[in-house]
Amino acid sequence: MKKTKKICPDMPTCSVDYAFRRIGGKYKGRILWYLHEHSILRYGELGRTLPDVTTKMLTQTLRELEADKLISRKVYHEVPPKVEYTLTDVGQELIPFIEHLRQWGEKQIKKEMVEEAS
Amino acid sequence: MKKTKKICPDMPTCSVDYAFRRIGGKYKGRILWYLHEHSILRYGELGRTLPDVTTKMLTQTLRELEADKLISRKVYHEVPPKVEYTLTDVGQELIPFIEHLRQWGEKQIKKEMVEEAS
DNA sequence: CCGCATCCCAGGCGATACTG
DNA sequence: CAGTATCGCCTGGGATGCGG
Repeated sequence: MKKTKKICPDMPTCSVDYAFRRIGGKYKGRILWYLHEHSILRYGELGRTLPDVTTKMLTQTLRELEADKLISRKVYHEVPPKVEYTLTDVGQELIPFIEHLRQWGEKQIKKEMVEEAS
Repeated sequence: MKKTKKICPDMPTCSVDYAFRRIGGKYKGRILWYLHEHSILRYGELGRTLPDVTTKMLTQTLRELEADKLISRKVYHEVPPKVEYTLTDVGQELIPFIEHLRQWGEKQIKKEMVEEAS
């Protein structure tokens, strides 16, 4: 199976692989989706929207999305501090995909509930 | 942040979360995509198509996709054995979105190459 | 309010060997 | 050919506490 192991594991093997690395993980999809729904969200608002996230994971995930230029981060140097997150144009391009995925998920959830009531 | 911890971690928090759990992981997206491109693929063909997968991960991932009813598995009881994998109807529904994602990925890769030639 | 630092754990993932 | 079985790493992710 493993033929020559001349593989650089940091290089995506194809464009599907590339894309999934950018939106994979536990929170990235939801963050992009919530940012689309609300246009602008502050750090704390995002944290409250994701009921299971810790500050570490929230910060880490936001930094990764920012490095991949899917979201942008605007800092207000005031007291108390304030940081706003928005989708970039590139991030916007992913929304149709996530929207359809969300609809698919809703359909499957409903289908499962019917089956459980067997 | 963590308010009451009355969270069942196995319950998806929303439909986006639900969907990402089913297509997340390192190989699921690519497997679905390759199955769409080739209609039918045998176990060994899938392994050769994913240059970095081990038999353990391939089998495990295929079983998860089968349990979620995104792919179906057909066993031929012959010698040598033969197993064919295909997309189910539900799995087919995900293809437009993976296709969209793949195109987006291709565009980004090209964009990055231009930037590197700065 | 928005984080960063630290410690820690589970499980996703990998390598290798073996089987019907 | 199409998997199982073991073992073990390693990193994604969680809990807690501090800092500007």
